[in-house]
Amino acid sequence: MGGVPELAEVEAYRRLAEEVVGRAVAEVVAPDGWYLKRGLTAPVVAAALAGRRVMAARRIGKLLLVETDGPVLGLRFGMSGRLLVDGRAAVDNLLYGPGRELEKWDRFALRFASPAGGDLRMRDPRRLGGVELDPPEARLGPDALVVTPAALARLLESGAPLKARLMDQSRLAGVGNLAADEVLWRAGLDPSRPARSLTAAERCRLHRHLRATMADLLARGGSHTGDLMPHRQPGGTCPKDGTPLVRRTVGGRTTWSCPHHQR
DNA sequence: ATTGTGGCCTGCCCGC
DNA sequence: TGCGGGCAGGCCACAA
Repeated sequence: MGGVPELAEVEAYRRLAEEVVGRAVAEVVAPDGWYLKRGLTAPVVAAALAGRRVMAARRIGKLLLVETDGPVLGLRFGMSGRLLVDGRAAVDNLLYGPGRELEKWDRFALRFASPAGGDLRMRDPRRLGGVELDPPEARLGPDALVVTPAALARLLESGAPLKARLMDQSRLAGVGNLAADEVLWRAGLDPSRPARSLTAAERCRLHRHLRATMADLLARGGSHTGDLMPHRQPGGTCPKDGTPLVRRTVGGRTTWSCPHHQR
């Protein structure tokens, strides 16, 4: 496991976080003020969570929600953030992360009271993730694992590139750059197609491949386990038909696709 | 309102 | 061997 923190990785983090359900917060460690978002400060988050008990661990897209009997703690992992519980990680290493482990990369932690003890830590070398209290969940679209055909059809009512639309977290939550390329490659759709140019049959095909791909990446253990991934590099060829892959920028992101079968 | 762009952040890799 | 530039991508502020 270990691509970038997309839906598959964050779901693994969520399962790990479930191990702290029932524990009470003894101490909040927030050494990096920059990591606290939306005006949150170390004293505020410490006061809000001290003594609170963890009730559940939920996930919407790439956002991990740690519910307490007080506020909800929202954790975002950027592209290099990982979760550690009692010193153990759900993900060994991330694709674009360092190969080392340094405690100086711990940006935020909850330490739990005895008898359970232990801690929950966010380790993020590049500091692109962040922590917030009571994150506005309504700003996220439906989770990509469970999105309905009707909801997908609605978010495709746009002239924006198909890929940009799939990656817009406010409309569909959980699809990152690697998963987007994999989904569109499997579905045989050109990432730069205007979203609303899809026919009904293509929308149906996209929906099927979207949910299946997200479930597949989750089962395989990460956003980097797609069939396209090993070929997503200079000189790479399409594993379906052998056509040289094309690299370009779509929706502001590096995009690899097959010019032959993705139409 | 919608869509596109740039910058944040840091570690790694390549070429000199 | 060291150094600098380019690159990776989730997310947000900002511009058009």
